Amino acid sequence: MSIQPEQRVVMHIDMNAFFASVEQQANPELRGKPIAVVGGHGRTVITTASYEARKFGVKTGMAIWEGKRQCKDLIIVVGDNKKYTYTSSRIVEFMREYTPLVEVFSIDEAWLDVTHSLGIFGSAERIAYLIKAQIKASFGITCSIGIAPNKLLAKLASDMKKPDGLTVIKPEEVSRVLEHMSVKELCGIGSKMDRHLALMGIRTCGELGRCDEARLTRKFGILGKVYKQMGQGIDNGPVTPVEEDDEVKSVGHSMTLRRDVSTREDILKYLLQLSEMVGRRARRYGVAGKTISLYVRFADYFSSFGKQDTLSSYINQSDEIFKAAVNILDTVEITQPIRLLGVKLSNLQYHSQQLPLFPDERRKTLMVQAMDSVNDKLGDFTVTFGSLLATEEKGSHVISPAWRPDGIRNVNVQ
DNA sequence: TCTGGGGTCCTAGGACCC
DNA sequence: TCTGGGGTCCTAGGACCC
Repeated sequence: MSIQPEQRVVMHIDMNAFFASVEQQANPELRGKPIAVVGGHGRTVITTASYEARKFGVKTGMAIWEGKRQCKDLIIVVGDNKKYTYTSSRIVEFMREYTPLVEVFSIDEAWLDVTHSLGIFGSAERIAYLIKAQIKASFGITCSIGIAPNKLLAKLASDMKKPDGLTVIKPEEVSRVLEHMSVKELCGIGSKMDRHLALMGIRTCGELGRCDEARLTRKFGILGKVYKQMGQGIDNGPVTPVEEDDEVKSVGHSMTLRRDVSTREDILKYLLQLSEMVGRRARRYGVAGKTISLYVRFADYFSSFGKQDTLSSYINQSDEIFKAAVNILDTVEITQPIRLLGVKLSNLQYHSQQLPLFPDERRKTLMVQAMDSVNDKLGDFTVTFGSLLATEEKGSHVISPAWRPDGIRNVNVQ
């Protein structure tokens, strides 16, 4: 027996070419031109291309040279994370004027459950128009909005018309819309699953939804049932406001190095830097973790490994994270130059900011707090460990749409 | 100078305990 | 010397999302 959930009205809002649009607004000379927003240094990829650039085939994920090959007049803009997080936070504020049920999915996407707002604002379409107008008036940028009975379908709908789209999928239209839709359009089915399903003769959502459930569960386990439901357009997942979902599960940083490194000295320098970035963010969130992971990608790009270690106590100070990362490094043999290094802290616990009792530890905690507050005010790595002062690149400058705006992920520390 | 960086969730298998 | 089963914690790796 199953209980039918009440009919909901869910909206998905997707900012169009978000980073590129913000840059074009900030600098009128970029408007109407093909631009690509990238991270910091040479070994990076295009994060967002403007619609003018997309016409030439410039896509997210392309290397800069590839983008320029597609479009010789492509303007490369180094991204500015602060601009995007500020704009994003303001836009989320707009959304919250229409419903408290706003689930921020990434810096440029959110779901709204407007079921109980219809009485006040008239209709979901009207809310969509109001939000579009507000964003356009304040920031000069556009978004695509999908309206449907659940998150899965709302996201599908927002994807159907870009830029500046508004697509509604009514409950009675669901099966018609899904019948010939490729399974790859569903959020949760990526290229691997698409291939697996194709081998089973399943290409459209209609086919997936009609597939024998036992056949799917034999192949995909517990997920088989979920896939069948997705094919039918069923998704009972609630729109969960961030306030109720602010538990961080891991904190990590990784970076592709400017040049491949081989010497232990160079490796340690980067590990210290990454450990400091991870530690600072963990302390800012008020968490400590007892599992440390080290990730290494070699110069050939394809070979890599990850190794983790679980300690007996929770840590969040940079030097302790560094020590744990080096311990892992010492258990492996590095036989090739290294292209990318990553450090992650997981198995987290909320951590009281209480000062330790012992004078030495107490002094150290106070010093770390003082360093953190200077860096918060004056920028990352203003004060840091002596051995980091000589490194050329400090901190990651690569920005990504998956970054949550500061303040979106609220962490309340008692 | 070919291919970034932030996450989440799931699975399979091993160690260890009762 | 051999048999078992449940539970928890851990590691490694893959798929997916932006």
